[in-house]
Amino acid sequence: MAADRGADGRRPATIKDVAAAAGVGIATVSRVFSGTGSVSPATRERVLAAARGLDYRPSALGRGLKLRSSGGIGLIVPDVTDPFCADLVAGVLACARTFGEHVILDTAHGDPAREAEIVDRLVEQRMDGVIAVPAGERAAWRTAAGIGAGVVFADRVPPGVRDVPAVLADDRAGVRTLTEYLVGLGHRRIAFLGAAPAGPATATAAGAVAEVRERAFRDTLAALGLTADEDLIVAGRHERDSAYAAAAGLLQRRGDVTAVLAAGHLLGEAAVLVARELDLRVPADVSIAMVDDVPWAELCDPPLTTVARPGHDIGYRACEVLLRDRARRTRGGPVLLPAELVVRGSCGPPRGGRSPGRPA
Amino acid sequence: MAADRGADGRRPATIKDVAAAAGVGIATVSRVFSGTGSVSPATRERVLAAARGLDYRPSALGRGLKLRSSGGIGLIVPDVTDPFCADLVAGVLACARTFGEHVILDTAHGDPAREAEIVDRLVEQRMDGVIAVPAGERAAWRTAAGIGAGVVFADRVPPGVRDVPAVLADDRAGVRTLTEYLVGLGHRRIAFLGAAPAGPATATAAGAVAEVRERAFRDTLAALGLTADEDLIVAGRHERDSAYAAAAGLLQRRGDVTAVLAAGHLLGEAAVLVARELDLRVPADVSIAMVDDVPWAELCDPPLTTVARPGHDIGYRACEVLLRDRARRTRGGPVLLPAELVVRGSCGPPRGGRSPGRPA
DNA sequence: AAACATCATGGAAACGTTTCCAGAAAACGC
DNA sequence: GCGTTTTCTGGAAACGTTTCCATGATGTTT
Repeated sequence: MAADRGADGRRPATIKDVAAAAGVGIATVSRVFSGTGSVSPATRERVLAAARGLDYRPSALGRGLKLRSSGGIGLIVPDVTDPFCADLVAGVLACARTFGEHVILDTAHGDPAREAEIVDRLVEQRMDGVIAVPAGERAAWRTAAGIGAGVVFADRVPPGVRDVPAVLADDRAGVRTLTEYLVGLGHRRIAFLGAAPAGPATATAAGAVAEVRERAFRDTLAALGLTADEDLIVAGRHERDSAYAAAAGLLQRRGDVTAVLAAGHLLGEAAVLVARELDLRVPADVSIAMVDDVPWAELCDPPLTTVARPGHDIGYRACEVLLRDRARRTRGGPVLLPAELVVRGSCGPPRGGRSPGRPA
Repeated sequence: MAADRGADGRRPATIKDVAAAAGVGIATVSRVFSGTGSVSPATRERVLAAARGLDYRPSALGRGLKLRSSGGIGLIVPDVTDPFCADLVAGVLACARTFGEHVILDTAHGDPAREAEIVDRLVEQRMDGVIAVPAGERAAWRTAAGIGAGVVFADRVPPGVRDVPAVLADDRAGVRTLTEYLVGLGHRRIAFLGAAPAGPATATAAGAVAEVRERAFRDTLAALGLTADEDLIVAGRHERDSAYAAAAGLLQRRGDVTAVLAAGHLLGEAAVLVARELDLRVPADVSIAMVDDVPWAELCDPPLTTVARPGHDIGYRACEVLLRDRARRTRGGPVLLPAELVVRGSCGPPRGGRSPGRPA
């Protein structure tokens, strides 16, 4: 039959070709490859040999159609280029591999519309599940979650969504730790360089994260009996130019701040750059600490004190939750992973006496 | 028919359900969704309405089976966590999106066996094509390239493979530029911190890249009438510990080097760290330049002079070559993308007179 | 040796599409 | 108005699997 199949033939060999070549039924070939049912060793060997000869690869499409699932998971992140996201992706990949599932990756760049498109596509692909670092609002995910496959959020959750499992870093604790650390060093005029929501919609997942961090900062100060100076709490969009502008504005306006807590690596980067620009020595003139332990934190001079959010673990766990704990998925609240303080050289005791407005 | 289909019904609606609901044949529904053939506006509207009511999403598996392709591409990189790879991935994603194809991503971590496994999986998935930053040797890709879908290499090529299209950075020119730049500043004792192949097999793609860079260094010196000091050409594996050891060995042994050319960002990182450790001022005591313009290069103090390899563009072009130029794919040699010199503050004129062996 | 469980096997019916083919209806030129 | 094209439509046959079911061949128990 079909002489144009297999090996270097035009079209790839199918299970039928293998069956014919081995002189068995297609059901038997299927059993050999899917491992189910029982086949005599002799037959199995014959089938395997035939398959080898024809260079047969079972088609995931055929199988997927029958099984009604593609055996893969979808992963949506804002941006692969961000070191935290990259870590997270690596974590998902590592876990997916242990389950033998493949991963379709796409980036939404914080755009809810784009995110919705991607979800649509994933649904069409009949993925076994979706892991997302969500951009969009609640509504978009309502519908998506309804569709067959499961959804797990990683790193953040659209505000108002409660019935979808999630794996998050303990941001609140992270910022608290950092704040306590700075206060412990003696700082009193600590600036908080936060992230403003990108668009007009304040109901984004990213916005919620920013809010949590800012609130954690305020709460921690309050708990320590200090009152936050509103003028020292500024927000730049999580974007290079905007972050830089915010940091520059802050440090020029208030020469008396002794420490800056940056709520994200782009903001931290801005702080470092601005400090260098203004000839402020770190940590002699200002201490700088930031959320996100990106690689450059260690290469900075001085190396930056940070709070490390476990991107890899978040990705890994999210994938586990999706694939392993399908059953008990909805139980309990989100999984919280600890954020760890990494002390390096960028923070020291405050040097009293920088007069307000000293740098021009 | 099938009351348990569609909307919030158990199983997702199929084309048949839509056809029934709209009172048309399934062929008509198919035509409406695939855009082929012609349907009267009235019928189209009726079908669309029915589909909306049932929340119908065409199954990519069914279509894929029929069309014998999944409409997606596979992407294999060594490690998403590497900034260059991340850029490359972003480039592929950006291009794939314009073609409406999705991307299955996996990481081989430089392990040819793992790479082969991934390729197998991608073949099973009947991907439209594969883009790879290859780890493995020629043999593994021989077979893979034979299988239906096309393969395009990005960033590097397994030695000995000539008949597979590729998109590469012009490494030779990059290293030449950097070398000429250093020589132009007056340096004569320039160390080359290169990458040694990871395993015993020297026939890996990564090994070939390392070789090209080292040769480019030598050739450039020769072209400028200088002779390379073999003692100053060292190699660390592209891995943190090994790179650090190599850099430390070099700078301790030869206090007379005035410039270090690092052939990759991990090697550059090592150079920076070692220089700091040995209290060498950059660029006053040593100039440092490196291949790969990673984000931290700008945040270093002083910011590092680098050669930027266009990761994003490489990914984008590779994807274009795969999807657009299917026809004329094999024509001509690999596509070479220019690498650009980014001058920052880490290189200056040599300071004559550092006595050999000065730092302990 | 009869009755029975077990194993190995093949046929055939899904699974959800696309597409060829042919027929019906509508538009057209005279 | 009648052939003739053109547009629209539905039936049915793939596409490559898995799996239910039936069947014949073993092996096991009395």
